[in-house]
Amino acid sequence: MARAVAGQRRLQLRRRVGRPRHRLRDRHAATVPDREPPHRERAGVVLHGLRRPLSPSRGRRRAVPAGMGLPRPSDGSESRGEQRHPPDGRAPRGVPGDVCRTHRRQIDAMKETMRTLGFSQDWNHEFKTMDAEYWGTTQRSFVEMAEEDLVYRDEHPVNWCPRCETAIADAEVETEEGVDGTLYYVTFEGADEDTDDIEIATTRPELLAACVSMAVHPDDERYADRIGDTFEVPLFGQEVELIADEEADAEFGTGAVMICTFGDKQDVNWWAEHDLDLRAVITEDGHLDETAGEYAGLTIEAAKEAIAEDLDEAGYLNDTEPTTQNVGQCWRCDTPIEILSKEQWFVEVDQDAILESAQEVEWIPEHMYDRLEEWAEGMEWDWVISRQRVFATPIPAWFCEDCGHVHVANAADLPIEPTDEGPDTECPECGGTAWRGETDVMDTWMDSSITPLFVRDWPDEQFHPTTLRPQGHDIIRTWAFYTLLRTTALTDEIPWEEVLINGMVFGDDGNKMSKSRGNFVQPEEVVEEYSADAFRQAIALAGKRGEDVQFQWKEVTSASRFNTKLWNITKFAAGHLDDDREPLDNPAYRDIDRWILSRCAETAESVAEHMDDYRFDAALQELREFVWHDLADDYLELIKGRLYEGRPGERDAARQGLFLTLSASLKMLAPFAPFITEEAYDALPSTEGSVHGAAWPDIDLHPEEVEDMAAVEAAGDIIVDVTSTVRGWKSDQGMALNTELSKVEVYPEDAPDRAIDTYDLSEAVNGPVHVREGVPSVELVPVEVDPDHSVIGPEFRDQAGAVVAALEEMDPADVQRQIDIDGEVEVDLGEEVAVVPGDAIGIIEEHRAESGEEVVVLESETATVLLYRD
RNA sequence: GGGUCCGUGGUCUAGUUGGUUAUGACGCGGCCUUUACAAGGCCGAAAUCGGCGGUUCAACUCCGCCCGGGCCCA
Repeated sequence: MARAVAGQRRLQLRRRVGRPRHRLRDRHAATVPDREPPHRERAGVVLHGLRRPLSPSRGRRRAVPAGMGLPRPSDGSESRGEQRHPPDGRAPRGVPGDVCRTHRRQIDAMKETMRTLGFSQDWNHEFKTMDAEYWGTTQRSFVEMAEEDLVYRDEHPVNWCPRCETAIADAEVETEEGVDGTLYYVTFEGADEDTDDIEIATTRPELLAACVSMAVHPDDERYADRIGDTFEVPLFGQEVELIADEEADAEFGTGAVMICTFGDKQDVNWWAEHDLDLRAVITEDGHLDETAGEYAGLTIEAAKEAIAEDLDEAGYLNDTEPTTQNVGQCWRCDTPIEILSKEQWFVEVDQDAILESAQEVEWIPEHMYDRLEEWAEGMEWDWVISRQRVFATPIPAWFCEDCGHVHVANAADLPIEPTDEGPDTECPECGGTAWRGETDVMDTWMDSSITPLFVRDWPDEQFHPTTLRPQGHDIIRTWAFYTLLRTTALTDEIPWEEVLINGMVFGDDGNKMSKSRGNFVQPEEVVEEYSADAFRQAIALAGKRGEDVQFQWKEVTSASRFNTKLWNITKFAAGHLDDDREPLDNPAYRDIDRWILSRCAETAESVAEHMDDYRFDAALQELREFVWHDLADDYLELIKGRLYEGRPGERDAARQGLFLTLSASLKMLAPFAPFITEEAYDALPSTEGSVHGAAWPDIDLHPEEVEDMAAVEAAGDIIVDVTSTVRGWKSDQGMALNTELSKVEVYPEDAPDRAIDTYDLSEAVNGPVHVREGVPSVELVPVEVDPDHSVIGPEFRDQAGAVVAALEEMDPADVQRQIDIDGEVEVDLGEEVAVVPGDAIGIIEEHRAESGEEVVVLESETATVLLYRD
């Protein structure tokens, strides 16, 4: 029932709050975070739920720009917009209505989730990569880079997904490890009588038709005198030459491999280095072409089988054995990729420039830079950016129908749809006026990689780096890498000052979330059962920066309990405050008021530091600790006496302390629990506006109070400690908490420099409290020797262990006596006697009531407490 | 194979510069209706800090090796 009520509250709240905005202290007022177009749903959003609203934002003008990209199908299914464009002829460009609607629906759903989770977004600055304004900017970036020859068109081997039927970049190829395959041992006959046969091993017999050479390692003695021999490719008949190359692996198979155009990147390297022929055999849709003769038209899989069978029949296949291999796959549909030589658009990759920029950026955590570096240094090919798809940013270029000259659009004409409009100019090569618009579109990372530029209104405004890029470590090689590349190339600036890398969200069982494991959790599910606030806290608490976070239901549970506690505290406070309460200039604070205000100020400082360092887990941990223990358990209990029965002046001071600390707590908790804090803040009398618009708490104490704050804090600590000790004792005794005591005597271990205020303490323990100095009139018994290792260690070095052991064995009373009399202790080590200075030894003492006396002696952390009954 | 991060009660986790009774949460056991809160309070059980070796008077903490796991790359 309570939960249902909370649910209703949430609903009302959402309507009323509208757009929550959180602002950290003023110094963050000028931060403009970069913002991604979120494509991925589910788990990704979970983390976004954490970091986005917590990202300090610039306040009114432009908070976190709400970017929206094209949702990508992750399950391999195709909507019409994801289809390949017709290979020839005009593409049906312009987004078809139903595709548009589908995407809009997906985006709306995503936005709804973001709102449900309380993302702090500036919806006034929402952008969609498919809006003309955005893709116009993407085209602009293309044109500018083309002018610098950083974008060019060329024929080059590229990764090709035969299912998507498009080129894809290296970054879009994922390696599937340990895939089962078959290794075929195939005989190649010598091209003439004098040449002996040679045996190669391959996992891809279907590429025999594309075989252009064979390679062995130069040091491989088996083939030492055979380099340069020519062989005939079985079934297909072309003659190929055996070459020597260091890269050939003598350990693999027979040590001899066939080189095809192209089986893998190694083939490409050999092909280029040894100036080999190009025999393409795989079609764009994953079949064999005419080069394969009778096998033309077969799929790769079917061809593999048919060719292996025919090899066997013709006596070329000597053996097969099972093997495991690593296979490059399309990251969208997991289809094994092929390498085809195609004319495409490329972006030049300048590793040095990118790494130079990357080093200027602050990486949080630092080691995430290493991943980028490793990726950048391993890059062999330029970035292929053209995609043979329908639905993405059009490449603004045309081909001259007469001479084939490529013409890139002028910046002034953007955004432009080249299949709808011509360039309105003559071909500079041949004077022709017939143009064919480019039907290829750009890699979606071409638009994602200019988010900081778009957010900064580039190119209309001069570019200044954005302050922060939050992103996952899974897309360092794409989003971070490409953004660095593009911003560096276009503006010669770094894209952002800091890049905060967050981990992935794992399921409750510690594994990656997946449907098959059944550990999948949708944010909506958690919100439904608990609340968005609980969800956000669970996520915030789960992960250190940069590390993967494990979603845990138990954290949701405890967060939910905390929220309840917070609500109860607010309810209590609201009952004691009213709207026309005037803030007092100089309230009659008691020690405990000053104590909680001081604790609150400390907490605000420390939490702000954690937030600045993006340590949301530590920030929330500390806040909870403060609210639950200091504020609720200690302070609230101690001021109840004044609130219920205090004289007006006394009561008002307590009210003010309560109001200040609770409202400060709500402000600080607002990023973690935006809904309940807003509601609570609203329910708290004499607050104004939204908690999300409130400044970071600044606890202001009077100068004269600050002066002896250390003593006040010490006094407060004693008051709190004694209260909980006495109450704990009552609980142990099975007594009611309000059981009256006739007298309580407190003997502080370290007496503060000022008198301890016993007013609230008396109320809280239900008995008159007297703070005494010196030793209580009860027996003080030394019970334990406590040697100080940090003093004895350096002093006695290798004998320290023996000294400590001996000390602990000694009679505490005897040790005490020696310290009192001599200021040092003689310790018998058997062979010799060590003399230990008294200040290196602590004596733990306990007070014991003298027999017959009606007194209870309690030892607390800070004091000895004597309780008298009757 | 290379790189990187990690390994603390049943589970998840805190632990700055070596000296702590090794933190908290969830769960578990017991007790308690005290006027914000039983979605609470109090108490308790439960950890040879992955293993081995080294440095040191002293190691969860530093070093080396090993084992196990995650991620990235080849």
